[in-house]
Amino acid sequence: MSLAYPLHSSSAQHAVDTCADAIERLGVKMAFAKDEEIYAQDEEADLIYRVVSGVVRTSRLMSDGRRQVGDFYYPGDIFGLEPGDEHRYSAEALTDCVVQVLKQSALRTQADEEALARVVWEATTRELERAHEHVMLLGRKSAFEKVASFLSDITRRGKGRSGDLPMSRQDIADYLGLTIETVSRTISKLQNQAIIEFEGCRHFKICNDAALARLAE
Amino acid sequence: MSLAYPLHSSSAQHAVDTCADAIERLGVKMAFAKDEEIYAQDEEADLIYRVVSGVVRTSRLMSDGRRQVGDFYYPGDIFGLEPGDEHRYSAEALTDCVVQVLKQSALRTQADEEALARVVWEATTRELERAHEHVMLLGRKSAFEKVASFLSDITRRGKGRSGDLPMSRQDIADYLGLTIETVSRTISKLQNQAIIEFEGCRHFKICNDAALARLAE
DNA sequence: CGTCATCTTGATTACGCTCAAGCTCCGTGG
DNA sequence: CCACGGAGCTTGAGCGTAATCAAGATGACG
Repeated sequence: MSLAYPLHSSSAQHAVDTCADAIERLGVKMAFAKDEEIYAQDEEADLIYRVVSGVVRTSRLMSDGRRQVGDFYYPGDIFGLEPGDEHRYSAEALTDCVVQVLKQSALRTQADEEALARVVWEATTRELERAHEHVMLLGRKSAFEKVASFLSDITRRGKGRSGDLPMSRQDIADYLGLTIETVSRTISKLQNQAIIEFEGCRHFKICNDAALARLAE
Repeated sequence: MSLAYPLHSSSAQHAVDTCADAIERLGVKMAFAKDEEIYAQDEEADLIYRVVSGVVRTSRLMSDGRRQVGDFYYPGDIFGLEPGDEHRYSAEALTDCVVQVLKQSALRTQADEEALARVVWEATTRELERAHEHVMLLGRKSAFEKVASFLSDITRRGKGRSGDLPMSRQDIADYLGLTIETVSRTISKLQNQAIIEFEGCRHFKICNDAALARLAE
């Protein structure tokens, strides 16, 4: 059962990104409930998405059920850009969220196309940059360093709500190439060392910024 | 001591890619000796490169010396495209090789710029696709699966010279997020199971294609 | 033919996984 | 308002895969 539905474009909405762009002007707003699928692995990929509010997760399943989380997307982030014409990762709403969707073929004017092209290029570029970081993290970092990098990174991304973890331990584990137990234990160790402090399992603050940065490299 | 030197553009050269493009027409050919650096990590990134002959490796070092290999590039492949204005990975000649180099700012005509833009877009797209595969491999595959995936992939890429490994065990290890010993042991196991067969440590053939594909998923 | 780098193999260690049990937090309903 | 229940998180014990340390084997090159 899908809760997704289009919202009227003129609905009151605080600006989440600094400058208006093609997606802002032309995209259709859709709401998704927590855990709802936004698009599926192997689904045709001709739409472009931007997070308006909430958080989105992309992930990929192997045939035996092993899962790799690709990335997490925060308000203002573009996602759904994928090379081929089929999605290699699926996207799900991590929290209730509103996403603005734009069909590339729906563009009318030359100016719109150019504006979109620029946005798409920047987003792709950013995606590649993050994928490269992810490769480094997965290939050559220890569990300790992975978790430290993750917490450090997530603090930077979730501006305003810094210190909030909208994702479960399982999501974190599948992003870092670890198990939930290892993630949990590692977080506990980081607390014992007074580098971070959790209040409940979904919110933390950084106590020793330098130490965390050193671990994250 | 650098052995790199520009070659005359009209030098006899067998076509390695099917269609002429902006880099083909406008790029400057450079030769690099085995193990020579093509560009460094943190170097300014405004050039575009294409392999003409030989094989190129990109890699990234952590401050303590751990290395992650980004990818291997074969004749026809474009590399050196990186999001920011600084390279996050360095590039080295894995074998003696010839590379065609193009400075983006050197373009004269509108047509050239458009042609290059298309080439750059396709290359970036491909890069992202491969990075996503790499993330999956590093995050969720066992050593056995990693090595099988690698051999399977390298067979597909090195057309013509299928079965040749131009890279060392250390390069493979750093690409797969393993150690040389594990790579070596895993290759031995694959041989014991009659899935592959090596003649010398740099050349192999696949005996059981289906089994290899199954492991690689 | 000798030397050195690279690769393979072996023995041991350790990091992270698995399996298993409690605990915490929250929503739900009495 | 508190008791119950269940999902998600934490912690523990033991295990397994891959890393580390250490010899040898192979192969390339002078």
